[in-house]
Amino acid sequence: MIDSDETMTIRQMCEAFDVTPRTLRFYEAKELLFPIREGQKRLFTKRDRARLKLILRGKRFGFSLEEIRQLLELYYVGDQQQTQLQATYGIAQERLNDMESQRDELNEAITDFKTQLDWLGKVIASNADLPAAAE
Amino acid sequence: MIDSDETMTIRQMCEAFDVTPRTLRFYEAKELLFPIREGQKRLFTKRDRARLKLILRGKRFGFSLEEIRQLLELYYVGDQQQTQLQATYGIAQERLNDMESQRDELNEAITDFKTQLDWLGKVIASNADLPAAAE
DNA sequence: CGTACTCCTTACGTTAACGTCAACTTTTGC
DNA sequence: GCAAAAGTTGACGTTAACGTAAGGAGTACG
Repeated sequence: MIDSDETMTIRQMCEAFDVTPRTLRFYEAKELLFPIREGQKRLFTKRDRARLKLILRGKRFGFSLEEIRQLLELYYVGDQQQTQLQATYGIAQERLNDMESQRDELNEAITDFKTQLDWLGKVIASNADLPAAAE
Repeated sequence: MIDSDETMTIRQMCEAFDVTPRTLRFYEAKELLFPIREGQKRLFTKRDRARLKLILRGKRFGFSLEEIRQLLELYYVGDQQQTQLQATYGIAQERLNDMESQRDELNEAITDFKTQLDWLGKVIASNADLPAAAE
């Protein structure tokens, strides 16, 4: 045990985030996570946990893993070239626009949905009064 | 031509919504759309267009086609049984909760992302001043 | 020492959501 | 009246995101 503190085994990760081992290995293969190795075994760091949280969040928004991978790069900008950073910045702005328009759409959809649900509630309420032979 | 008004051919639909014919036939097979037939050919009604709009919107929120199909049923409640309506109402409320929590998460993510983007902007700005050999 | 976990890699299977291609009919322009 | 265009139905191919099963290695404990 090099540093059993701060790192987690694959099982612990699975329980903490409600995913399968296969999923974590898959994410590593796709370069979304970078667990360190102790011999054969994977040890997931705090950084991996932060990334996984973002991955799972991204998935709920309908992003693909590849898109998420690109987003994650933004969170871990190392010592890149200036031009690279510029490009990254541009991509980031596009993503932000995507997310904001998605939020706006979602709000619209929620409003619609609420209206529909209210109406449905009324239908149920009114039907409940009838002798079951209307129309 | 039974009523060339109000209805659209598959091509017109494709151009209007930027999808392929295959997609529309697929959605029909999955009972998401119900174009009428003039001989062999499909004719898409106003109802189909409304549904397709909702389908495409739903997809951007990460809903599966099957989930979307269930949602669409809510918009076209016919003469169902009272108990059916009750069940539908319950499902609808769950969906609404899903959408609202998804929106909240999205807002949080947007906030995070903006912070990150601001920081990135500063990195770029400060780097621009340096002689390219810092750290 | 054995067997019981937990982990590993390799590799084939699965589902959703279409793409693509072949073979055929129907409609349309000239 | 006939070729091109547009539409149709199979049927197989493809990609993403894992599931699942086989076989092996290291560690733990009774």
